[in-house]
Amino acid sequence: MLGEQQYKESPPLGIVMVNYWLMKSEPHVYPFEQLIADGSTHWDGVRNYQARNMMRDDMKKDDYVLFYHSNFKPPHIVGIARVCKEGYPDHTAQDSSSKYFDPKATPENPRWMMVDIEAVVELPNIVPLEDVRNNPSCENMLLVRKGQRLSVQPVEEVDFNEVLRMGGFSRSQLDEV
DNA sequence: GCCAACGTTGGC
DNA sequence: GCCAACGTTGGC
Repeated sequence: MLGEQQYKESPPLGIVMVNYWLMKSEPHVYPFEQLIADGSTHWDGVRNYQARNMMRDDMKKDDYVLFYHSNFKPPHIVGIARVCKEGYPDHTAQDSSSKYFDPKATPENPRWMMVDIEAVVELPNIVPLEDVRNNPSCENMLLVRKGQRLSVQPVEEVDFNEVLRMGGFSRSQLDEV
């Protein structure tokens, strides 16, 4: 099961559980700059069941998100976002004028879900996919696994911190944002 | 623009 | 429940 990074039992008292994710967006559709301008946005249009399940079940408020620009040269991680609203129905599935319309979605069974995310910080330097791929400590990231296409994917904390470091930022700086 | 690697659909 | 055909993702 993807996203298996939570404690199996209750976390120790005083520890706030935060999970880490990576979300892909095509910059010509919705760039990170736009998220900064908007402050927050709903992540509509995901039409993949694995990704939906993670948004519905696993993504929690205050989880951190690596914001990834796909279909761009070079593909890269550009900034950090944070979940600010947990899973709820993606209304675009029931909007016949939307390109994300799904005739099988109904109010009783909305079928597709989304979360809201807010911009946290733009990395001082983008982190190209190739750099992640060439970093041996990142070899377990789903992002660099062959055939992996999920637009929402879980990230281990060590990998999240390493990507921040590669981007000229640090985890301790992030905690102060 | 190509195409590998998936995921989904629908006939049987 | 199988699987061929088709559609999509996304790096290259």
